[in-house]
Amino acid sequence: MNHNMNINKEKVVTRFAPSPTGYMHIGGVRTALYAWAYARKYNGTFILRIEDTDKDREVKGSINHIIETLKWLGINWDEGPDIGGPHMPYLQSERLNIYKKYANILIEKGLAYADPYTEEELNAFRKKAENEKIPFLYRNHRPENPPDWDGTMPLRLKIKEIKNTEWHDEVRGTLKAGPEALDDFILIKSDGYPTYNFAHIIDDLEMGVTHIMRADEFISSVPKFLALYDALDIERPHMATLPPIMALDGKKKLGKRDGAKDILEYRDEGYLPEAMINFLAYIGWSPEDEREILSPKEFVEIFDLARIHHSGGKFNVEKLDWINKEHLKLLSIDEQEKYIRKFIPENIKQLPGYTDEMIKKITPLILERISKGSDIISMAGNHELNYFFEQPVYDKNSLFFKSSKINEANKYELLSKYINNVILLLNNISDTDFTKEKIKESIWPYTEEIGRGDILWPMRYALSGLEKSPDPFVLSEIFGKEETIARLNLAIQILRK
RNA sequence: GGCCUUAUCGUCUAACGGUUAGGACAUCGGCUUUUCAAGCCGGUAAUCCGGGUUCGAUUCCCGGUAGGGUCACCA
Repeated sequence: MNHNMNINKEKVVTRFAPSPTGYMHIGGVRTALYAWAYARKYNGTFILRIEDTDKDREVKGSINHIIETLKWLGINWDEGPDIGGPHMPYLQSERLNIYKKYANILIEKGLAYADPYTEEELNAFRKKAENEKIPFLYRNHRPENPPDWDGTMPLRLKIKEIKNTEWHDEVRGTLKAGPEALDDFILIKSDGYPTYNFAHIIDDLEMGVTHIMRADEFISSVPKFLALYDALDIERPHMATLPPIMALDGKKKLGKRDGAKDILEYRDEGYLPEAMINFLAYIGWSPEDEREILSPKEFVEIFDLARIHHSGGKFNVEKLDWINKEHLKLLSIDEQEKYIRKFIPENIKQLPGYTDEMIKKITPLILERISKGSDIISMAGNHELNYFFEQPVYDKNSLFFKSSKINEANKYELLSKYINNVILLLNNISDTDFTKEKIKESIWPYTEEIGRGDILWPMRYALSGLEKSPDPFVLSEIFGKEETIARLNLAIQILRK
């Protein structure tokens, strides 16, 4: 058989293997995204596997939360704990017999042995190394005649050759490590569960994983992994190291302690999943061209391991906000309406003026006022949306333009006269012609005559009750002739009170 | 402390020895203008430092410096 052909035909299998220790933050999601994108690009298989071998750190409900997060983002898997697959089960805690099988192979080969030390003894060794300012290495204390492994003690891999290690990384190229990176690490803990170091290698082998993507904190463990592949005499998968994601303030790697948020919080604040994907894709990878906005589909098409960055990037919310806005613009009208509806709070939905027709009309207006992802939430919270659905409440002095020249004693009367004249002009427009262009056309000469501020400010304020809002022509068209005139008439009533 | 790894505008980045070092976000200015947005146009702003290799270094090599990682019965 042609060897090269065989390599080219290799089916890509990637996996995302989180531990159920809580919510998912930026870093974890990005790892999932790249592994998923790579599998999808090459029509491969993407596996979701849960690494629940640390019972102490496990957080109840995490698995569902992880699944919910991935589903929101549109990162779908072909095999996983919820849907099963040819390599079931996909929870490591249910695969203990598999790990034991491989552990026994290693014991038989003389490449694994029981660790007889107590916690205190081990800590003393560690302390001593620390005081001497040398790295702690268990193999310096390797017991001469270890007892038979009965499952109550940890099982360690016996590193047979202490040497420099060199390997190929799909992103970083040639990586190397000194001999102190090699140590007799624990395969199976005294509680019977395997360590990550052992379990992931066995599972990747069993599940046929071809490409492993993980963050760079694992680089220093790779020599140990390679020693285990060799001990088991199995083929190494391709490895791709992902750059770290740093917190924006400070230089530390972004973690939950640094305020890395649950990704689902972004969903709840109004960020779109495709914006999140776009944003995450660009922390740690960039395309050949200068495109900034990509759909998930486009991302999958052009994603490439070779263009993953070497150095870490910072999480920059301002960029995410911009990307989110760009994706909001790309939505169809229907999707935009759906988005607006989703974030309008229940109390507003109860208002008499809340209709499908009104939502349709105001959607573009609201969208252009959103700059941050969470703006839709704060606009609703600040009552900046209510006036579309109900007559605003305000005080008569608010109707005066800040730099208005109306100072006369009869200023209320004067202003109500202006507004009344506006009403007269509006009445001349037929119902079917009541567009913002026509409205502007008919009122404009009058605003020139009196002063724009003194006509347009009160008009806009009467319609919206807000200092900042869309212009009065746009609002008039949205409300329609009848409602517009009603609101202006109410302003006159208020002025005359 | 050992080992590993990284280094371009404030931020995310492009450049695979030869560019006026490009783009995006942010910022600043202008246009528009009835407020707020949006939109359009434009500006400021970067190769960590020091050696080498080369006709020529952001790019290759070495050394420093700085950041990050790791040295768990966590992943």
